[in-house]
Amino acid sequence: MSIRHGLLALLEDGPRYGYQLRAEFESRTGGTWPLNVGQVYTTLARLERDELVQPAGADDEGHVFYALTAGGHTEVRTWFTTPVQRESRPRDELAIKLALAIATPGVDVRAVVQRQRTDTLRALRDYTRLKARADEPDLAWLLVLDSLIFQAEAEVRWLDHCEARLTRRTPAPSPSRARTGGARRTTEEASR
Amino acid sequence: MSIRHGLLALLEDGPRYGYQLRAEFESRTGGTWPLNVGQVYTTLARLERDELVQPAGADDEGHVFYALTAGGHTEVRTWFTTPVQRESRPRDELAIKLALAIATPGVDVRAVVQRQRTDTLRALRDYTRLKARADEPDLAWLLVLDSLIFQAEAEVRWLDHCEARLTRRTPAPSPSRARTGGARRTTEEASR
DNA sequence: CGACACATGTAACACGTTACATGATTTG
DNA sequence: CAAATCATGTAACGTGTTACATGTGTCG
Repeated sequence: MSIRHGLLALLEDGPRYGYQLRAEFESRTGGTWPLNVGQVYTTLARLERDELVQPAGADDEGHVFYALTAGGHTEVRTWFTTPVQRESRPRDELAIKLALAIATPGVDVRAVVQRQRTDTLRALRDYTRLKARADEPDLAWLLVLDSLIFQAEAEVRWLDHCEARLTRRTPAPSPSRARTGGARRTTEEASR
Repeated sequence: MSIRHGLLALLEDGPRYGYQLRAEFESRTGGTWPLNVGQVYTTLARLERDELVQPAGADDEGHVFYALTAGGHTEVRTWFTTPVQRESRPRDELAIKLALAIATPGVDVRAVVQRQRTDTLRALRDYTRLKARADEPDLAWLLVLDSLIFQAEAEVRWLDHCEARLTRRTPAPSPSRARTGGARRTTEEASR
């Protein structure tokens, strides 16, 4: 329901028209999650169906404005007031993947972990670069970027953690191991 | 595509029937992501439509088995071989929420952050407890749980980071502040 | 017998997402 | 003029998810 609520939040600032909503959504999230224009209209239609927004006439140039209804306001309030529940979040594909990989015969779990690690590390570098060469440091965009960074970091740490656990389970895979990414961030905490 | 791929992965171990697939999916992920049985059949039908699985007869008790096709095998291989791309992941609702909250008038961003922080911290405690009182420490389930923990920790850190940034922007909100959760994990890293 | 788990399946809907059609307006 | 951008919209599809119907077997 990210987009749905996102549009509602934008409308909290006053009536907007479709194209405008896309532009604002993208600019406020730093273009991190591009939004197909068509989707704005689809979502707007659904919001109208649910009586959270309503058409608010057009301006001189024929732009079709939408405004929040009373229910829409309430919805936005509730969204901002209620924490994002962990149960409402989508299933974590990576976690599922690894959990299943472990018990699936013929799958080299360690390899899966390492490939993912390399890739996540690459993403991390990209984010860092992006952050470095960011002029006009918009606060919102910066925080979104940091969110991505924090998440990627956590993922790398978890992958290292997984590898440690897997190593403890299976003796040792091969003598020398080529490390692709940067230095190990955390020396894995001891057993349980 | 988590469930889709999940079922395929389970079938990599050999033919299964619907009910069995649900049971295994849930047990292998420690019941973290409950799966409606109906969805197994829906997904199975779609997989058959895409020629990734095919009916493989029934056993003595009439259980309808499904098996991977050649294409199904390939798909599983590819899934395990290819890292989960960050672009393919769903939009992060929390990040969007905060990014939009910042520019939305009449929204107390700090309050949003703190409510979320409290809630995430609570989830973190729950996970930790769950981990503590876990007998039969299944590796996969343990890693899934750790994934949730790492993510929640990262989220708390990020929220603290956000609060610091927000504080630096706006002077100071009120004299005394009641801290609900545990002690501050990270003293926020310095400026940029 | 009644409740409950096992087992299969379908219908319906939600949201997200894309591709396409169609104009108006701006700009090189 | 042609291309690009602005702007609105629709049709179609995909996955995830639930609610429901239906039947069998088991156990107290």
